[in-house]
Amino acid sequence: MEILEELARLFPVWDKLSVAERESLAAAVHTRRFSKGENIHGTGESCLGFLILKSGRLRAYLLSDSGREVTLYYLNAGEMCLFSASCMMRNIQFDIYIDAKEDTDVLQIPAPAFKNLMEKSLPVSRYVNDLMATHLTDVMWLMEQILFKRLDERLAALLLEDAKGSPENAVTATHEELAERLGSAREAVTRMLKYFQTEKLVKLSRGEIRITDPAALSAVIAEPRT
Amino acid sequence: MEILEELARLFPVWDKLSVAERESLAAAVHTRRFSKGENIHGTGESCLGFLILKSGRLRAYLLSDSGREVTLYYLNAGEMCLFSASCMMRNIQFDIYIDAKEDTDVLQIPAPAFKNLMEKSLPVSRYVNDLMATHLTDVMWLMEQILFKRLDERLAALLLEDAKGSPENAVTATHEELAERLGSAREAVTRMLKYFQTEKLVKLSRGEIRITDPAALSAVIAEPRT
DNA sequence: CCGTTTTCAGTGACTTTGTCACCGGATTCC
DNA sequence: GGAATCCGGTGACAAAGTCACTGAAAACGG
Repeated sequence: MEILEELARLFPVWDKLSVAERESLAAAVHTRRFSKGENIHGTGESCLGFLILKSGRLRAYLLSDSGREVTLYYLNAGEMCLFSASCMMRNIQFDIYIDAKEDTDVLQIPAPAFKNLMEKSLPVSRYVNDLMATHLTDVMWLMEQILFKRLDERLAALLLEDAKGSPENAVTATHEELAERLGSAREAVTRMLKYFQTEKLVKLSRGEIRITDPAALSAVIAEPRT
Repeated sequence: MEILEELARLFPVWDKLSVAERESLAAAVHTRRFSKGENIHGTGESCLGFLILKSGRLRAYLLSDSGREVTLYYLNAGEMCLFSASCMMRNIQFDIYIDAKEDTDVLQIPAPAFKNLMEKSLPVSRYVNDLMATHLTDVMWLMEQILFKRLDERLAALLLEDAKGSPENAVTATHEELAERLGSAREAVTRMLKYFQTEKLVKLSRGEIRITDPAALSAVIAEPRT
């Protein structure tokens, strides 16, 4: 079976499961595809369960009453989506939204099957623990950034981080995407980028920011703009 | 043994442990007292392990480079302190600080013993999972508040919440404590309280805020100050 | 291909909140 | 009964969010 092979390859604790557990898991798992832009968690009451990304990209974010969005993290191929299964954990009581940033193929383990596994299998419980700790770390990091760092520092750090591995030293993103990842406002990012441009740190064009002076941009992080 | 009785009474999954697990836990656990104001986690490299509060009160907070503090949550008698054991979880990589707000007596399960238990016992792993989810929920809630709500709303909500159960409808706290719980600045809280006072919503005195018009204060939450 | 719609960036005016530098009065501690 | 510390208050300022609107660039739909 194709799907079992994928499960064995992608589910990190597969090799720690008993034969019976593997069988019940195999019986429950199935594949699913989400289209780019589709909301997969948050608005409806549907409880997808645990997702394993075969390909594509998901975005998890907070949404305010007034419609402001703050990105918490992205999930890429090979990663696990835990909070699509949050409905089965009574201690998780916040509203998180998850969209597909690209067309995304997943292995889906429905909530009942995953819940059962989580309650019966120590390796799975420990793995969920690891995931939870990782997400908590992500959120705490973002919180520290928002509370304690200035926008110029954070934006500079984000640009440098994102430009890594890009041949042109460029970041492909709209100001709005950057603002959401920074927990800031689009206009504030636009203005800060303009300022960076006047200082010859970056070159702006629609949908792209090219870093022209990485060293000076790094200096912004250490020594915020005067 | 006095201490074993306490452990059985206070440790939530005691009755789900095997005899061997109870014995190794009993051999490792001991009592400890922290004095009011003492820092118990964050600065040093000490790794206390898992703490069960017999009495007193702990405060967990973030600390910025410049010394600003933001309170994440309090722990009261009967509650568990997980992050004093964070050193043994490699996926937890943020700096959290914990102080004793009052003289506090705890049962301490040193990190090695607790780690072993967490890795071997499904009930313990599941319980740690619950704790982690609870803290994640706390942090997400705070983050939403900070990102999406105005200070007047948050302060009004905090005052009303804290005054619950007080006969005088009063909150005993300094402006600084309130500011830290709101992730805000002391001066901003002082000014907002002053404003509330001019609007006859509260009456201020040193270390205490008496709510004189709870209904109007509730209205601030629904309809932020004009 | 062209016109329409949507997305993206830019900007000014204003509000909210955080920061810095003080001050003075209350409380606590020798 | 002083000295030190804590707490609250305040003005001036800076950073960043909000609101309202603009025009240009891309995407879409016949």
